[in-house]
Amino acid sequence: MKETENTTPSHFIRNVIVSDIENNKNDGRVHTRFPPEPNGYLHIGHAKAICLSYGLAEEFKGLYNLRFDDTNPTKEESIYVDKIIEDIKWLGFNWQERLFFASDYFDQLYEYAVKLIKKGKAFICDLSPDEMRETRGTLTSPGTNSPYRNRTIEENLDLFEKMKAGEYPDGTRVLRAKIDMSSGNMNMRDPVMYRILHADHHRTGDKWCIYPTYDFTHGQSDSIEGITHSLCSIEFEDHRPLYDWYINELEIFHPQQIEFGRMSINYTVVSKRKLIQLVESGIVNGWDDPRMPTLSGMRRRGYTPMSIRNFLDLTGVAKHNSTVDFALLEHSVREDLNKIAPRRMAVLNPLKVIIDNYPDDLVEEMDAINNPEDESAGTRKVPFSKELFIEHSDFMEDPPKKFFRLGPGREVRLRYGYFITCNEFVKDEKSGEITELHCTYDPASRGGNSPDGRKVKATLHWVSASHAVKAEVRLFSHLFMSENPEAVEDGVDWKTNINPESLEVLSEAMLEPCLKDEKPGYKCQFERQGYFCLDEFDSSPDHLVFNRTTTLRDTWARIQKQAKKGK
RNA sequence: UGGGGCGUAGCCAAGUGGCAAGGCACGGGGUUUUGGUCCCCGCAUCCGAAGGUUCGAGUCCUUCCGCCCCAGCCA
Repeated sequence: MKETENTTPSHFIRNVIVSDIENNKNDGRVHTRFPPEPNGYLHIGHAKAICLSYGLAEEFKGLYNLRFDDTNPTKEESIYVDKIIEDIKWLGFNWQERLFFASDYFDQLYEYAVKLIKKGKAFICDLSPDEMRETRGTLTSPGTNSPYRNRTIEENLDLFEKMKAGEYPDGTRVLRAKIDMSSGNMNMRDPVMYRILHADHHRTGDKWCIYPTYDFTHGQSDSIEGITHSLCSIEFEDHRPLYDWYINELEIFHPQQIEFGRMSINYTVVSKRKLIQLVESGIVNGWDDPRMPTLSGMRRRGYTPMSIRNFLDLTGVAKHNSTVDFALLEHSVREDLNKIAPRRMAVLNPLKVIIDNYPDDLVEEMDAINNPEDESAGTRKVPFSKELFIEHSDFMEDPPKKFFRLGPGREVRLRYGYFITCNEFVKDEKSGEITELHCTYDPASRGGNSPDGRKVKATLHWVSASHAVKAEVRLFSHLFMSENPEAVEDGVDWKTNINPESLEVLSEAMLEPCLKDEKPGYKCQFERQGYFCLDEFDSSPDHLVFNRTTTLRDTWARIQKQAKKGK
């Protein structure tokens, strides 16, 4: 924590706040907000915005609000409100009683609109959407004034009233601000403030049939709430002049908007539009699929709030959009989980081992350390017996030099168990697969120590066959095969980059027995393999389902990779 | 040919005229009953490019190049 503060001293937004406080702007108040639209789940990009706005408020002893910007009833649902609240709470933030909805301000916003009409700064326009587009001009040429631009204030007031009363069908009229059709900033070309939408709203029901646009809502909502620093992403930078225009014409409190660059991560997509497509096409199993970069998905996969917040600290804040390496995210979870996750032994792909010289009916309880990084985690007993399972990948019939594990005639240590030597192996003639190992153990090496000081090059994890608990284990890898899935040639669907092997299900995993009573959400390290988490939804006492959060750093895998490249 | 923004290592990112922090990744070594953790070492003569100002420029000026956003009655 301290380290990250040292290495990332500050950023331009914090600097602005510090100087505002020094200058006693807003009486030194700091009040931020996070303004999601309830039309989807929160993802890691939103988490950045949340941690920034809320984190800064906490840092400067200020306040923060949660406000849903729910101005489009055709796209928003209350289920998303619930999920968003759940996810932000999980991240560790508490906005106390300051939960708001832009829809709470619909009456006020209507009055603001009337005020602008009365000032001659807004008018009712009867142009169709197509006509409006045609008269808006292009990026390089100015637009032309609407023929309705010079209606009288009285007529505008009357028409707006009738729009509100439901006298016109959808799309027939809008209320527009009267600004400048020749502005280089497209947002200033007489933007729409209100549109007719005969749709039920998730909170206001059928009270309204006209709804304010986001641009006519957002800035004023911040103003109403007394927000001092309105942080938002960079694409809204050229909306700021519009927000300022509304605020100034309305003569209301002026929050300061500051924009920051959006963050994405390689090998995934972080755009609500694309995440929705993944969900609706069935490519993933819902918004909370552990492969999704949503907070719900990451929680289900086993990420901790701490790991996400540290990750966001490490990535920093800047004005340009960035694509952060997935490896940094993995580093952040490992860093957290290494400290807090208990160690357990689990064999993912079991290979039967029979200790020929071990007594048939003997079961020994071996002492195992729960977490070498945390002495207070204590120890536990693990049963050892004649028949065990080890990892299939821990044996090779004809091992290369750098392979330290079991092979014919080799000796290794079973963690907290004994030294064993492999004498023979059984092979399925047809498949060529190794099915069983016969070994002998050294009774003097109990617990894994060698009394004569002899060394072995490897320590393997194992579980006693008759005591093991069977489980399903889900291994996840990148959802996409390419670093930047969105970068596709024209006409090519970005979804062609999907990694068909992003989910691997192992149904025969064998776990050490103490794991059978753990609750959903339980996290631990399977020694030598990675960090795992009991699935929130699919796991039950008689059918355990573990999700792999991430692997351990794997030097052996790297050596193999290098060897392959060398060839 | 409009407006706005941004370019420091493979990825993030400090730096605010005094001689290129840090993290991740990568490579090498040590410790180790996890090929984990931990610990050491290495990794930009150079800051998108070219000119200029200055004793001195990533920081200031000029020009150029590249990338992102904007033509929803979406947010």
